[in-house]
Amino acid sequence: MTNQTPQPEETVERTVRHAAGADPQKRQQIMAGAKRVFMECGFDAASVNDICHGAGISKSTLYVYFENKEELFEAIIENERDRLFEGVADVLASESAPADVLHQFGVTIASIICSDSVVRAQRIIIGIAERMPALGARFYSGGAMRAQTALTGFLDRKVAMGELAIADTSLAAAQFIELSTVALWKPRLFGKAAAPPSPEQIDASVTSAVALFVCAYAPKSA
Amino acid sequence: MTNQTPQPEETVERTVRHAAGADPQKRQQIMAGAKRVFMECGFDAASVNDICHGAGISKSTLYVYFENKEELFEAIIENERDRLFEGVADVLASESAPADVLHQFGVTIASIICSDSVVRAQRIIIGIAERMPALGARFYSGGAMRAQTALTGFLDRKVAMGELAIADTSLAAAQFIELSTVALWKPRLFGKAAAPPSPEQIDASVTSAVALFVCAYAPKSA
Amino acid sequence: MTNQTPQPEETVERTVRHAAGADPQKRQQIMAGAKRVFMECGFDAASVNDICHGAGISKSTLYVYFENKEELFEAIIENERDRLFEGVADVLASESAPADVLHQFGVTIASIICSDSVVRAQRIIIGIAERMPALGARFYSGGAMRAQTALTGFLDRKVAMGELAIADTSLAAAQFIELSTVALWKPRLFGKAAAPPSPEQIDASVTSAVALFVCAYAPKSA
Amino acid sequence: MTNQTPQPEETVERTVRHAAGADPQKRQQIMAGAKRVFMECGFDAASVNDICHGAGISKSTLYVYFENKEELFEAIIENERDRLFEGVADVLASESAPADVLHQFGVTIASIICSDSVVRAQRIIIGIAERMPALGARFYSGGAMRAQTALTGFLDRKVAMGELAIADTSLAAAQFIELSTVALWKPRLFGKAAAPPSPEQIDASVTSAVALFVCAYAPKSA
DNA sequence: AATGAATGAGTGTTCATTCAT
DNA sequence: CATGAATGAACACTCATTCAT
Repeated sequence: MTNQTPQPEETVERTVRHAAGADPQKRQQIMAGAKRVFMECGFDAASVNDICHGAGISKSTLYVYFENKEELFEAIIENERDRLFEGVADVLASESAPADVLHQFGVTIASIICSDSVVRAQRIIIGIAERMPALGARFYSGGAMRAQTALTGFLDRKVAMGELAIADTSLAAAQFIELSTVALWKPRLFGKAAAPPSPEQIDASVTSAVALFVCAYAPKSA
Repeated sequence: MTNQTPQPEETVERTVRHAAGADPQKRQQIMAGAKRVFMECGFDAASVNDICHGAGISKSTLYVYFENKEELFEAIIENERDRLFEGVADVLASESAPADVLHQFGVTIASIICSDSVVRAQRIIIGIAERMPALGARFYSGGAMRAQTALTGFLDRKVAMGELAIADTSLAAAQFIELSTVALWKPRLFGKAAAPPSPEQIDASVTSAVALFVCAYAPKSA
Repeated sequence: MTNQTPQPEETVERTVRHAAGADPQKRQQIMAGAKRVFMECGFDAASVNDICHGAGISKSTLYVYFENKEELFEAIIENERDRLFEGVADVLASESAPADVLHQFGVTIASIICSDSVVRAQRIIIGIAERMPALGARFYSGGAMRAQTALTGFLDRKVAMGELAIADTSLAAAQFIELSTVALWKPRLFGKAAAPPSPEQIDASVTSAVALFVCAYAPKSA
Repeated sequence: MTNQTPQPEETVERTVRHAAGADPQKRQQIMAGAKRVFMECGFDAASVNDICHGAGISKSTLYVYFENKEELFEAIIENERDRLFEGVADVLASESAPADVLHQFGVTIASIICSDSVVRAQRIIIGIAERMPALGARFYSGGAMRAQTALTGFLDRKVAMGELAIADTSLAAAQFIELSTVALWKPRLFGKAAAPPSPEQIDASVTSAVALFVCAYAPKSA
């Protein structure tokens, strides 16, 4: 009684599989405009109307370049992901003492992770992680996780050089990052801290983080 | 796009207007039903229809007890907030060695914070923190923050007793909690880890956390 | 990359299953209005907007009473189906000579089957029979087929009484109906005949039909 | 709602406007591709996108060769119309006894008329006969009607030869065709019979049709 | 106090068609 | 001649909310 459609065939392919929306420049323009709207409103509250208006295109054009709202959103996130933590590993190349390098790394990453734009993006991703867990996972792996991987490599080198004594460098890296944003990131994420932390606040957190880290992982002097 | 204004503090008038027609028992019934739907769908995706159906009431009745969907959601969260971390401070009353107490506390809080229900709630709160920052702030203060406060008190006592040497106990408490969920909570939040961590995983994180903590904050033996 | 939604649960039932739209009077009003629009435009070309406007209700109200456009259409057809050939069997109760009864039956059914409203309905049903074959089947069974069944009964009686000699009364009934609308129904269906056939045209077709029928199925006089 | 006006006869201007930029081979290619899509989806459900994709051309090119979707459809139908009943008249040239010839003719035409492709085409034509009655009329005239005309000619010859006695040969031809598909075509059209009738079913219908026909129209032996 | 019935404004998506190149 | 790119209008459908009873 309800739905009697047989549709066994569906032979006619229903659309060109979006290899069509070729012009990469326009695609970028759309993504740029859409990003602004998404970041301002979140995924659900950003209407396709708003997005198109914000990107200066018609709704139909949007659907030439992207299959649907979700795909557009994913494309934006995938694009943004890597950019966020881009230069973060550079400071690890420094030849300074490990404690100093760690300090600078901690400050850098805490600044990024607590910045307005990153927090906003994280909120949106987390908010739809229930519905799009793969996207969230990729965002995490490609973003925060990448910084952690870089740090792990740094720690490995220092361990090899005898400057640090760490059993599980991967865990240690995660610990250091977590410590660097202690009492900074969570309040940001939940909206308790309306503005990014001041350099002084960051410095305090990171200084304490380095202290703990060095205390725990400095090589035992014979 | 819908509501971004940070609520101009009309608490009194609001309460009066709606507490009026209110059998508190029915109010609880509605909140219980609505909670299930919100937790399952998220804020935006939970339709008022679903909520009413889930609570066994008519839409009109809902609007007798709550001004709108947002207010209902806030009421639920305010109600739930304290329950989540309820028994967490109990283990701090133990007379065991600080390291053992900390270990048990870390395991307890990591288990809670990474559980399905808590992660789900956090995702929803974080997802709308942009639109309802006050709610997010209160959720954070009343939830995770309360555990941190309890731990701070514990540390204060131990410092007074000379069993620990900590300059900033509040910071130290935050550090310990953060360390206990290292590599556990974030993957959960972002959807990378689909299931709560195993007891073994938790134990490993917490053990390392306690080690760092003791190393850094154990009193210098004269 | 495309769709990563897991949705294993869907526990929250998404809507009341339309036992809701109870008021049968309003339901009838909607169906009456919608029928007019459907008959005028066909299924695809009748927009839900038009339908609502034609029925004097809002779109939302429509969806309280019917799950979707298809269900509304089906309800209308199911409702109409039986009405179309309602009184057609009555003439078969007559005590007149079989040839006379057949003639009157033929005229009646040809008039109905070639009428504007029936042809219009048939066109629409046939047009979507590919997509909704079950509906088409039920329409046919409950409509034209019912007349055929009634006629079969009549023929059975006459055979029993020795007034006709028919091996397969069911086939004979179908033949008679088909013959009665020869050169009348098909042109109507395909749009070649813009108006229903005149009584004279019908009479001619039916007269010839009766002649053939009697010639073939009259009992062999000993 | 879209187009109900019965086309104010602008045939000349239209032809000129479009026959202009027209490589007839490409036109055929387009029609071939579009036919497949139309037959599979129906008129309304076949999107111009699908059609162009199916024909391997761009949308703009389509509109060079055809004024719009309707005109394309009409061109296809006009083209197909005659092909459907192409060889049907051949069997009428046989020198066998009239009854045998009629039987073979009946089987041939019933097979064609109940075939998947013909039923599908008929459904589509009938479905839009309300909107494009002229097309339906031409389809009927050029298709089924042509078979009937051929049969009329055959009957005329047999009457002239004294092998049959028929007052209205045109009516008789229509009657025979109708009888040959009794209980076969209508169920197909309405979707009650999902598959074409078996040869046995067809034979039964046609055999009975010939019997009635011969009984009614055989010359009275003196 | 409680509700069944109703809605206007909005959702994401697709349509047939056109125009600059 | 042919097209890639673009669009406004329309699509079926859902939303949070209100009001007469």
